[in-house]
Amino acid sequence: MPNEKRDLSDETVTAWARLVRISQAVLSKVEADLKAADLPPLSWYDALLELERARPDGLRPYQLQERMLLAQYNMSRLTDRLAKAGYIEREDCSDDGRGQILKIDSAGRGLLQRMWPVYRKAIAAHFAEKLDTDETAALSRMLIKLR
Amino acid sequence: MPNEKRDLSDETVTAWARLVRISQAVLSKVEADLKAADLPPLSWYDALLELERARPDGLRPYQLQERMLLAQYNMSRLTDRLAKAGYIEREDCSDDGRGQILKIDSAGRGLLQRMWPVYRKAIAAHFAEKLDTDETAALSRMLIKLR
DNA sequence: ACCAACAAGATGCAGTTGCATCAAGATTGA
DNA sequence: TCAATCTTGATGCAACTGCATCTTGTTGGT
Repeated sequence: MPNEKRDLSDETVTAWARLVRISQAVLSKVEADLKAADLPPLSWYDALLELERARPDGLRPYQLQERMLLAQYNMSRLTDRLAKAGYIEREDCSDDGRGQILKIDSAGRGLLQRMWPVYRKAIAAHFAEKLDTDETAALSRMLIKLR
Repeated sequence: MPNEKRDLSDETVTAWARLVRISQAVLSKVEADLKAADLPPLSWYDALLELERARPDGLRPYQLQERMLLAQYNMSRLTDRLAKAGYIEREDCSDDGRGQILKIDSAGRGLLQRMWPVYRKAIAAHFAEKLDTDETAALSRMLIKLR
């Protein structure tokens, strides 16, 4: 059916398809490794890592949501789960009555530490081992252009 | 926290993070364009395209699910929706009593034709325009190594 | 000071996904 | 041939996501 090409070369369409399929496949493998180790999903790690980096000030939910490219309602729910699980604290925001400030707590830092070894091995196995240094740099460069 | 590096360089971790974030961001933009045109999600297109390519024999659900890297239960549900929407036909499989054969019908082909112009423009805008020919080829090459 | 517009965050509801499991049919091996 | 095992596909249930909308609070113009 894609033969009203107009302006996309076959190579371009193939590259697009590969980007979508392969990145999704690699990501699922990594998620599966986390799950196999009885650990929460990557989004928990990402959120906690951002909060760890933002120490000791913490982050507003909307800041976290920008960094993670999540929809607002998804961030609202993710912070719910993280707070319910005891990995973050939510403090009232003094300069904005609507807002809150999210801070990682010590349980959250513990989770990061438990997740990282598994995550690291998964990245190594499903990503890093398949590319040498130059290739990694090249991939990185191409991806940046897409941003 | 990632400072028990062990064997992953910063560049590797950065490249990994970019792969996950950027491919997801680009994909969402494309999905959003489809939705804005009142069209179904990409997975419908992918499934119908595979069935179009498999004409006139059609495909077994498990074959489609391998090509699309979907979980079995997700394929079962996707075919449900596609059939309910009238885009595919499910025939009994003569050589396997459990099985069925999925075939795209003319409404399905019509949907492919309506989706492709929107999809093509979205790929162009969010992907193709950001890379030249060499860069596209380079990205494609790196992705293949990840498979 | 006031009101309109806007931003932050939460939530009800419907649709989707993940997980576990099931039923029915194929395959195998003794 | 016939039971044990495996494969194909469906489904109940819980969790998650998307969408629309709401509440509460801030901001900017007059």
